[in-house]
Amino acid sequence: MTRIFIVDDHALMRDGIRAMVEAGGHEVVGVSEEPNSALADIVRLAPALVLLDLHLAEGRSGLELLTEIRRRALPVRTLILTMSAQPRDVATAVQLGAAGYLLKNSPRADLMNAIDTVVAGRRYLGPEVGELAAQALTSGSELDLLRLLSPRERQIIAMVVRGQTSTVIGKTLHLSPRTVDTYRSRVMSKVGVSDLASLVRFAIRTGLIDVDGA
Amino acid sequence: MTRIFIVDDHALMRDGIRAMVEAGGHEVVGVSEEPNSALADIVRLAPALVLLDLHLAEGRSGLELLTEIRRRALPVRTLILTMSAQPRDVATAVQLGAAGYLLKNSPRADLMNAIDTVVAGRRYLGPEVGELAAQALTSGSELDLLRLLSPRERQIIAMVVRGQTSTVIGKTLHLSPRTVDTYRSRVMSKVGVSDLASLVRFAIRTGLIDVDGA
DNA sequence: GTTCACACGGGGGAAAACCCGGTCTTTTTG
DNA sequence: CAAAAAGACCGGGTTTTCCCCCGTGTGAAC
Repeated sequence: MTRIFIVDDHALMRDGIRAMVEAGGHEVVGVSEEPNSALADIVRLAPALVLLDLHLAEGRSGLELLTEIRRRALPVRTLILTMSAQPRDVATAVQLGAAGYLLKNSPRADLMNAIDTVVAGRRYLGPEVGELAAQALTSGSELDLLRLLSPRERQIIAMVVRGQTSTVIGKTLHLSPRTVDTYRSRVMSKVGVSDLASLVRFAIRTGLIDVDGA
Repeated sequence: MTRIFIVDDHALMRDGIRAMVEAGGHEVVGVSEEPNSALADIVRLAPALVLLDLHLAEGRSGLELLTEIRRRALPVRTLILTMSAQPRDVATAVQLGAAGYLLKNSPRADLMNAIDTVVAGRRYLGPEVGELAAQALTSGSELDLLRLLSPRERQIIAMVVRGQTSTVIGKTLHLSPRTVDTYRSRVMSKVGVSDLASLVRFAIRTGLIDVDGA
């Protein structure tokens, strides 16, 4: 009988998960659809386990909640339950202290298994997730490269690969266009590309932006 | 009391939807997680309504099932229930005869509303979906834009978005760099972008190249 | 047979990217 | 503490992109 808190922005999915874990003999002490109120509820209700979707509404990421949980060292285990099959998400979540990672299209038995394993203090990665983690390690060079950039560099390069010119970026950031140029050049040298097109593809691969520019 | 068939590759989501529609007084006559067996079941069970997710496992698309249903003129209504907020998906689904389109993060009441509306023979588009449909109409299909380019334009632009400069492209194609410039400009104007970064993202979205540059 | 549309090839010039260099400050480290 | 490393910021000069213009050939429309 585990006290569980669910964070997911899909009402139907919340119902499905709730039905599953209650049928499995656990107690759902609360649900939330966005990270802000979720954090307060988790502190107040003190669940033993949080089931967390990574991609929440309005660009809010479950990773923020994960970061807060870790920063405050809350005595709660976290199990990521998401559709995302991005190696980058797996890597980031695990590094932020997630105890488990399961895809939403997993069979019912896997979820119960994952809950038991995680609550018992061990780590649980879904069958397909191991492969994703492996990818994150092999192509991990790229994710490390992204982490190797300073926040300022990531911020500016995100604007660059969305198509903004140095002049425009400089204006919104109160910088000389030349400074923006320098950031672009240095980042390209850091990540090992030598043209804008390759930089855009790098940004998409690592999740800095997506193909729609968001 | 409507006979409903559910096609969704997420076990948890199937449970959630099933609980919802049964609580709403309908009957779930069957579920399926992939289009192939689903079609046979739908013919056999003759539901009045199919709830269909577009993005199924293994690259199988709910659009294939939708196509089959339409081709055979099966006496069943279809309601798309998906996470996809892509204008292209909305447009394609509606053109393939979907009677309704609802996002999975819609409130419970909307789902019941959509079911009633669709079964009554009318069309139902979720609140956010209307906006998506409008986008699909105004921006048109990006794939059409790609087809609108001449072979030569596609060839050259594929090299451009891989990061090659006009000089290099001109050398391999025995053209003046200026001519390559002209192709780049003309294509950008045709597809409606005004910078290289956006052109690269367009090329990736339409499949001209992939994120790895291949 | 002329007009119209369009793929194709190119030029000139303004703008941007790109590569070299630098100063100043903060953080890390021996 | 002092040295070193890393980050934020900027300028000059070259290359490339980007946007306006131009003409040719081809094929379909009237």
